[in-house]
Amino acid sequence: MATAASNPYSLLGAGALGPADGAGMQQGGAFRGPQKLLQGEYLQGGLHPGLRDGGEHGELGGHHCQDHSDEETPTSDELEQFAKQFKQRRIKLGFTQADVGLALGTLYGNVFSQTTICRFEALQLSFKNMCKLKPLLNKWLEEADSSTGSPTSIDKIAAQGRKRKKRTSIEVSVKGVLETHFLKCPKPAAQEISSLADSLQLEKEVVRVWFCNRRQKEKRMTPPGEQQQQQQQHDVYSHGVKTDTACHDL
DNA sequence: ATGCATGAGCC
DNA sequence: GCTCATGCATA
Repeated sequence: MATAASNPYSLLGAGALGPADGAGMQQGGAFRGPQKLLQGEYLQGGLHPGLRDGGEHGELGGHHCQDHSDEETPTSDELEQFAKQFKQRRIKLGFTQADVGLALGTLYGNVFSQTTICRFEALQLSFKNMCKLKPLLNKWLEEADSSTGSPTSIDKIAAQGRKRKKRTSIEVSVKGVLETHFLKCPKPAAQEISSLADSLQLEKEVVRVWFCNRRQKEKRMTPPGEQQQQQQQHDVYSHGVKTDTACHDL
């Protein structure tokens, strides 16, 4: 599928939003078909939300409370449903992803970038992250469609002056090599990263970050491998007990 | 829409 | 140094 055709929008750095431009044009094309997602699980730090849990639970602190007033841990399906709806409503109302992110800031104090909104809609965040953002976006949605024509004030956030490293573009061939290594060993040791970086003519830091991002990608609700129809096996790699996959190859 | 990057916590 | 949430910059 075409990942992205040609995006004619020229964004500014700090996410400056135009008056009403490109309301619905930024989702021009790239779209993943309706796929069934069957979230595996991940235990990070010991907590993990019950995915397909229609029941009531969700306390992960130590207290026990039976009354669930309003919030419950949504299931993967619910999140998928919501994300879909959200996107439709948003477009219908004529807002860009950037608009929403900014609105969240003016409404609740949490500003988000176009990127985050986009990833939410595409389910490209971790399950936990999705759960956290859902309430906020839900509130915005209510606000947005209830207020028929409120002249929402648009704020301009001050740009930050941070020296950010220029994004290094890794060649496709090199990416292929990295990908291969990742499949063999998703978590290479520091030394291994060094030698790998050396042979690929890349900075060690770049390689290290690449692996970090690659791992993170693996944990999203919508994994890279676009099909996951009826896979029942959980856990992609190191999991449960100390199944340390020692990968030494030097 | 997505790739590479930053930074806060945790160990 | 890793994970995790998040975003600038770019394709």
